[in-house]
Amino acid sequence: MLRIYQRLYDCHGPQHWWPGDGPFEIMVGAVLTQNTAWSNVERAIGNLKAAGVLAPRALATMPAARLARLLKPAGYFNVKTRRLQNFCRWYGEQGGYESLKHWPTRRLRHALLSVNGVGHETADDMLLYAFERPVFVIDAYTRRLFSRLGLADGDLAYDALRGMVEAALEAELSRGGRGGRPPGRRRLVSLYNEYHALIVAHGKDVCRPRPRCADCCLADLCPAGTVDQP
DNA sequence: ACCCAGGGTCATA
DNA sequence: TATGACCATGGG
Repeated sequence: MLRIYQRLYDCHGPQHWWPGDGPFEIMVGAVLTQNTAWSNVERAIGNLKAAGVLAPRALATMPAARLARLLKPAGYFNVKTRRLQNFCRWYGEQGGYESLKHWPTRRLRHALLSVNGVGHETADDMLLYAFERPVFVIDAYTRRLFSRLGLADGDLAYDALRGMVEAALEAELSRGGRGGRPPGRRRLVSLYNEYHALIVAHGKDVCRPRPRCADCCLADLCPAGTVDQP
């Protein structure tokens, strides 16, 4: 797993995720980017900023019709209006970031998942990128990549796949580190952060749904027959 | 014209 | 548990 990471890093370079000004903006982005290109999300966030409503209270209480207009460029604007307001109401009820940041990761994930509109990936985006918890985010790109490399069954349940990847990376870091010592939290957070960003960059670049990985920088690691030949 | 994007929910069997 | 329909804009 670490070998794959190194290859992706050498191939695509540092990615500097997550674009967003502070934890709350990151969480808003996590909801808006559901099945949506990030460039479209940036426009919607720009609209929210320009309107001066990029804050939990303002988003939670503003008229849905107005919010929907601002979210239009992000697509699914009616669905996302409902989801974002659900989330912001919950966020305010729990006392905001200053309160939530003290919660243990398991409890925080469970609570996030209880919000209608926040699923596994969105919750884990928030946990990793906003709360800096050591959580490996699984998305469609990740499934596709590890599946094509023959490292994981592509249709494993979300938490099963996440647990597998986390366990593998922790084990490899322990073996690599002096004295077989387990990796620290900050080390894991920065690795998971950059790894997920690299997988997305790689997915956008060459590792598309239709396999045409002829000049993919991981092509030599794929089992024969899983990628198109040049 | 077609494919795809940093998913999730709900109804149905 | 496991499918399928649905949501909607914008870039290549």
